[in-house]
Amino acid sequence: MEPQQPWDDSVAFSLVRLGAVAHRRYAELLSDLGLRPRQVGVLEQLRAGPMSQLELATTLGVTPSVVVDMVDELERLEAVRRVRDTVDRRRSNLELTDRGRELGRSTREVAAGLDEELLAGIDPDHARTLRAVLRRMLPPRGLRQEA
Amino acid sequence: MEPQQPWDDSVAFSLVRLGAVAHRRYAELLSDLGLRPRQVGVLEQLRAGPMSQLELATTLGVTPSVVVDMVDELERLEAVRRVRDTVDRRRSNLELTDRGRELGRSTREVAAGLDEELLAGIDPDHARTLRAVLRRMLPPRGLRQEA
DNA sequence: TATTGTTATACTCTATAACTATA
DNA sequence: TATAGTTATAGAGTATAACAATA
Repeated sequence: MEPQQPWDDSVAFSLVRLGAVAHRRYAELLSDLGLRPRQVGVLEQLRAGPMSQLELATTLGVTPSVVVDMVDELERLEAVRRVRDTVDRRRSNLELTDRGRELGRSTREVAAGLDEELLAGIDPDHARTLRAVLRRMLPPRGLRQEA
Repeated sequence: MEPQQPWDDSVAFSLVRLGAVAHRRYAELLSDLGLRPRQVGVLEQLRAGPMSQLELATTLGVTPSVVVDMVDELERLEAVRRVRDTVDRRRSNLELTDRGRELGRSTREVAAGLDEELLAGIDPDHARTLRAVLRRMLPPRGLRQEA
């Protein structure tokens, strides 16, 4: 009959709750830009260069129909262009527009500001450790963790 | 034109993604017990003693109708009992059953196991720092962060 | 036949509003 | 009138399945 830990001692619980807090706050801050959190992933992935919708779906770990919606919205914002592949005309190659790159920069500023909010009152040395450990724990993008 | 950070350098991003990973995995592990992640919060809160549904809603930061659903499910599992308050007959005081306490113990074992999974390959010293920092960053339960 | 993107549909989670029974 | 709990409904977010165009 060992004394049971209080539930905030669990890293898993803390991550779930903090993740939700960060997501909610991030969504709030992004809404000024007309963006949703999930669309930031698209802007980030396209920074390296054009990509088909299916490649994007795999990389982001979402289903293709979700990509359709995300890209529809980003096209409405003129942040992304669908360019029909001339060789394989089934493919849409997604390109970042200048506006898209600008929005991307803004999202990174928003994220940096949110980091400051979240880390206010945290010892800088501990914050550095946190960054490193979190990155270490993150599974590489695109490897869907299926059941 | 400062070099922009890669997006995994953001603590906010990392927390959002890791939170989602932890939530998905936790849900998976809990399904063996017939539980969903959100119900663990109920079991945890009731450990200290009975509570009305409205108090629970405030503490968990969810809307009262959500509590109704959660408690319905937990009652079906015979983990929780609704006991009509004899003084104010509008109130349902929620009590943990023996089965509920047992399920609670199981969820804490599951969480501990998940912690091991998540922290595999992390230096124990860093893991300790992580625990402390995450707890520090967590807003106290029940104080809804409204817009 | 297989693949890319799309549409239609459904399921989960959560919120709001209207309702009931008590106070 | 106000409050505790409930029900009905709606809105995100994501998934699956069927479909059209192209390979």
